[in-house]
Amino acid sequence: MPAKLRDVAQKAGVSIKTVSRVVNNQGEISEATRQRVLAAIADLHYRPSKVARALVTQRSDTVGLVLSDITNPFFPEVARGVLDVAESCGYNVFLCNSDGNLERETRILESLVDHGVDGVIIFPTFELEPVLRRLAGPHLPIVVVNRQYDLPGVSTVMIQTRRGAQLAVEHLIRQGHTAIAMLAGQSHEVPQLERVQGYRDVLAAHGLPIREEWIIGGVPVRNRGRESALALLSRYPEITAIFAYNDLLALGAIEACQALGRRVPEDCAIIGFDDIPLAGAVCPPLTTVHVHKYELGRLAVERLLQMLAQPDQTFVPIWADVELIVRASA
Amino acid sequence: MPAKLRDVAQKAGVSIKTVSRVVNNQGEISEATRQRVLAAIADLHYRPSKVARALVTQRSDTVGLVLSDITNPFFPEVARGVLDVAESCGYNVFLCNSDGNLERETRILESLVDHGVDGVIIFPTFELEPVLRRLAGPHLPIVVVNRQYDLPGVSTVMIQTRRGAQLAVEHLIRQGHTAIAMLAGQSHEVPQLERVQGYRDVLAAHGLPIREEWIIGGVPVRNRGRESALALLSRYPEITAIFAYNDLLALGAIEACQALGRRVPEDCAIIGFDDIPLAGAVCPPLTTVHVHKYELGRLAVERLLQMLAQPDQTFVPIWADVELIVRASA
DNA sequence: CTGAAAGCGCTTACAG
DNA sequence: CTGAAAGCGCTTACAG
Repeated sequence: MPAKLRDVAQKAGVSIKTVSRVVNNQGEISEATRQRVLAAIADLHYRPSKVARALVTQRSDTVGLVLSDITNPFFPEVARGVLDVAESCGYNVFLCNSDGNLERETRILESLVDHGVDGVIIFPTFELEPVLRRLAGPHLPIVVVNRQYDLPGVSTVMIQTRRGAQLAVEHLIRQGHTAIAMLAGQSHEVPQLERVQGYRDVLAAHGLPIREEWIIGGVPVRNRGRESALALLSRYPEITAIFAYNDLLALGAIEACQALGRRVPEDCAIIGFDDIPLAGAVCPPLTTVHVHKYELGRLAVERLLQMLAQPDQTFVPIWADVELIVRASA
Repeated sequence: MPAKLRDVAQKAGVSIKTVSRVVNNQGEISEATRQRVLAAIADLHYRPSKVARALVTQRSDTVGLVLSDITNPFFPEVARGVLDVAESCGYNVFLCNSDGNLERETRILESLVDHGVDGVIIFPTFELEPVLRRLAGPHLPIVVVNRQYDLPGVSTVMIQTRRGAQLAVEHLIRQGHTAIAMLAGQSHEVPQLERVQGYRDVLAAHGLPIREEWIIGGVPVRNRGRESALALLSRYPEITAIFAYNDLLALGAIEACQALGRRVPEDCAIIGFDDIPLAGAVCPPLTTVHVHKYELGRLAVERLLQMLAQPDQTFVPIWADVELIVRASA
């Protein structure tokens, strides 16, 4: 049975309030009684209960991290970033997988507030405005990644997606490519649209025609990338480069080239997005747009912590950096 | 300001105890007042505070998951397994990275009990006996993965490591190899020793000599695998197969072969352990011992939940299955 | 079938 | 510099 404040107080011969004061080192306390209390705490291995404290202070020193799937190679590093700084600031974090399912996102968010988290970081996959409007606020700051909501209590961290897409396509053009297709991914959410827009921007800027048949959507998984690239390359053999929505699609495209006997990058250059751990390990190693994932996680918690410290302030979006990594595939 | 029990009681015109009863549906309640209470709950969007409840019941509906590093490709799937079943049973989980550091493991465990978790699952990297002896017990069940402690309140889930090693080496021998080296990994903890032991077992069983110079240790990372394999293969060109402690080392060994102009598997077969996502994606795709990671996570929480349900019972270790996946490298 | 009281382990004003 | 009282939002015996 763990020791409580009362046990410590009794042992030290003081009131519980005095013990509380030395634990939270607040208020003036005579050095003598302080030492006495400290000794009692050590003797009893006393550790204050965060749940009792949370009930009165309304601060639990916990935050929630909601992402679609920790198994998606994009997320472990992000999670590491948030966990590291959260821990160093005395917070513990609940990890939750939403599977990009609005109903689950909502349920998770509610369970998180039931548990009294101080704030949450979420990578949303859907339109969260109603939920955020209901849940977020001065009592529950929420930082949303890659989507902007102008709502009280919500702040955002954005990835420079469009710029990443531009870097990728510019690289291709610099290599002399003019027939560049895009594996565009699936949803019509901002991050997806931004990549396609970056692609269009750059083609237009270089006076290259935009061929809608060369922009092909689909679930961003490897097999789908393979199929899409196969279809594209068979139908339009003049294509010499492919920019993919993410690395998984790009990997599929490499397989498609191999199946068609097209060398990468000589016959068809391929470029991905995200720079997941796999990207550098396949052959040919993938040229891709690197997202600083650890940094992204770090930025997100830091922002959350700021919101916690200054509940009434509003914050401008943070933009997380992006970088082209040239390896062998393009 | 969220609604409390008292608000609901007031609105429904009953005592808080009655509301509590319908919330936890315990005790007999007349259907009429039940409906009235339910209506008030819905009106007010009432959600019971888990922290208040935790203070009295000593159950927080949270558990801790402590692993060395979520960024290690072995862990995301494990985490997914525990998160999925935990969530389906109404638990939220704290994720913590220990970095295989005893001091951090201890600190994390303590912070977890401060937060009032109902139990924890830990992948230890060190000798945890003193800590477990102090912390674990009927009040705090702990399931330990891959290490056995015969302590009250601790239960274990083991991976069939030795069997996995045996499967790997037997496969090699079946392919006609007799000169088989081992990249043995680093620590001298059980999981490492078991792999080496499996390797020795099989060689001995087939009357093959065990050459200690062919068993070479080192941090289980890719670069180190490359270096070790390079050294091994240069010094002992008669080696025709390498069994690696884990996939990362195996990947490094493949690189070494490429550097030496040895074809894999023709000139040197290579086999790994774990079957991380990378394993199937490199070339040549890695033959390896698959650990059912999601399943492992699932088994661990299920065991924890059992311990929670039956605090005084003792449980025998669970053995998580392992399977040889033959791809191209061996 | 329903309620009043006590208490979970702390902190927050308020006194002295 | 130190303490007694009230209360955070619930549940647990105990009555009726």
